[in-house]
Amino acid sequence: MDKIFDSLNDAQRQAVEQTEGPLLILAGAGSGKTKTITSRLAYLLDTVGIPSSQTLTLTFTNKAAKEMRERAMGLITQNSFPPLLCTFHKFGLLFLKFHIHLLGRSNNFVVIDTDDKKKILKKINAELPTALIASEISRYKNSMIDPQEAYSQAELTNYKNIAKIYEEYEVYLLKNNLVDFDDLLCLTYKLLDEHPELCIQTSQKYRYIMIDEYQDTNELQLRLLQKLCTSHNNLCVVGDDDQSIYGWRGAHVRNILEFDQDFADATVIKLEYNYRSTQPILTVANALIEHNRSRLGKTLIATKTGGNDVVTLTSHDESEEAKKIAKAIRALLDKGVRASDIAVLYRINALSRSLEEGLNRGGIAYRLVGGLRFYDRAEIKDLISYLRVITNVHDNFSLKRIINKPKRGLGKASIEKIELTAMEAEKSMFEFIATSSDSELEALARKKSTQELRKFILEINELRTIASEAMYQFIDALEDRFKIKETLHGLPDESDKISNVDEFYGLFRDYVKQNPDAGLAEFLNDITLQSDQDQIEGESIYIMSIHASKGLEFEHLFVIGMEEGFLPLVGDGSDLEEERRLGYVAFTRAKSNLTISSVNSRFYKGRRTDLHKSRFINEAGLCEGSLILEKNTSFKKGDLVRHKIFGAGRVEGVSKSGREFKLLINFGGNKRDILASFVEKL
DNA sequence: GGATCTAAAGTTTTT
DNA sequence: CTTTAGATCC
Repeated sequence: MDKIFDSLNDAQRQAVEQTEGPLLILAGAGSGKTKTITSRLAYLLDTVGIPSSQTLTLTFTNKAAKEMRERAMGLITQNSFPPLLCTFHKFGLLFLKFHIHLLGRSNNFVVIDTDDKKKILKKINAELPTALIASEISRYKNSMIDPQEAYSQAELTNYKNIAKIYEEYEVYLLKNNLVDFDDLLCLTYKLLDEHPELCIQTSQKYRYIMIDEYQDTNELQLRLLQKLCTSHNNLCVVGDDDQSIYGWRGAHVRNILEFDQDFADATVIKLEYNYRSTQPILTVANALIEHNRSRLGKTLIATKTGGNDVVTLTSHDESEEAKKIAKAIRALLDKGVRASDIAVLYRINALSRSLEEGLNRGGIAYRLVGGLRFYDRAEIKDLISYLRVITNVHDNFSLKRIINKPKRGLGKASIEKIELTAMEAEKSMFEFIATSSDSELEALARKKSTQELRKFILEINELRTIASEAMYQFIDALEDRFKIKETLHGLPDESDKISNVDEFYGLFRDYVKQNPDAGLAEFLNDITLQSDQDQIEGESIYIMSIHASKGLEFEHLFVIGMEEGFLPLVGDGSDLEEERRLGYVAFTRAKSNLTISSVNSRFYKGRRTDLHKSRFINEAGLCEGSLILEKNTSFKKGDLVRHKIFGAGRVEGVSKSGREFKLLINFGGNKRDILASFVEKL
């Protein structure tokens, strides 16, 4: 018990002890949110004595789940069964594994990712852009609207068409027993909604529920939570309305703003003591976010003392900006600052290019966080498709991806013919190939290809046997049969691709070691829900989008592109308050030094545009005349300077006066304090 | 069936 | 300026 309470402040302690009823913990940036939520879980299990199986803690990312699990397990002293602490989607997956049969479906479904989804949609329709349809379907699913409903409420023909595609898409998923990310949640909701007895049973099972990053939940997640709270009201949500930056993806800030309307008699506890940043940084962040109207309202208070002023940096253009940032980073590194304590953030990924050039020129190693995710890389998706076909030969979708890799002389036309004929025979493509005669196949593809296909069928069957009998041999057998690495020869970035494949093999072997009883199917579903967590700690600085930086913190932080049009970014769907929250998230990543940079002109989308400073700079109280970075380094003891009236002198001391530097200058025996901006360096 | 050209578009992205 | 998807050509 002492272990749990020792390092908590009053508000955190109150949040931990309030175990009954709806509770909203408004956790400001850097206010010890994870500590509070993990302590609360430990308190529930250890002190209150709730069986761990009766708690449920949900997060958005695997990374957050992992971190929480580790920290909670460190606090829990009772030797209890580990509590269920996972992502929303993983919970959905587990739930569906147990209950999807109630929807008349088998539980050996396969979870498809966004890429697979787009491919299916493209197959269904050739006209409309798949990205648009994918997001519309996602919106429908997250609003619990089925295809029929979507059709009847659509007014424009375009939307009627989308509803029709949505319907066909659902049929396709059902037919192939596929489940997309949204289904993991909406089918779970459907089950709870249509089966009241299951709903009550589930709610009674999870008597204590905690949700992380509540400001990022959407309508469906709220409704799901309401179902889970059918037989009790012990829902504790943790979040920060000021850090809601996923509205464009369907997150409803209103969920957190109106928590007390959704869950009656809710307690609200604010965590406003910030353990991350210095007061100057928090003052700037507080000043900025106060310009938002839709917020519950809180003010971060630093627990650290002292701290440097926030620095603003103005450059002529993006290359000068990058050069200055590189120079400042070089100075930090030379002072002995660890590279991994430094990060540069931007609103849009396109801004990384000029920055990268500057860093390269300055010889500064950087790590770009985000970008193409590991499991989204083509060569990895090919491998996954192999595994999927081996797990389930009826998976036409994955089969088509690999049927000609390595080349078996099959083109689009042959593949389509085989698919069509198989469909007519009411067989999966694999089944059809395996059971058809040579002459049947030769009518659809070349003779040589037919031979290759026979071999393919044989090899897949062999691998399936190996997978079920000796998982540890599986990867070598796979590479041996299909020569995946050889097929990558001659492709652009060949060595990168091969090392990705090797990494995947390593990952697989690790998984088998860690989960000796798991089969291929378990492995596949687990990795589909995994994001790319580049957690390799290297001697390089980090650069990333503001979105990607959420939850992270850096001793020395630079935010570039602080111009109107970039931050705030303007567009059709843009929401100024969300842009402001992005600025707030960016600023509050900084622990001790924050530098904000803007340019007068930027080259973007093939044209140079003149730009104005972001309004956020003013709103944050960083008006003109604030500290300019160069002054930091350019005046030191012993420098010769010239003053308009007093003439030349020598600097004998440097001190700070408000946002400016004050210099003690000796003008030929006459010593005076002069603001740095009134003299020039000689 | 695969390479090469052309046109259009261009935020942010957990699972 | 890129990148990417589609069309067109061998």
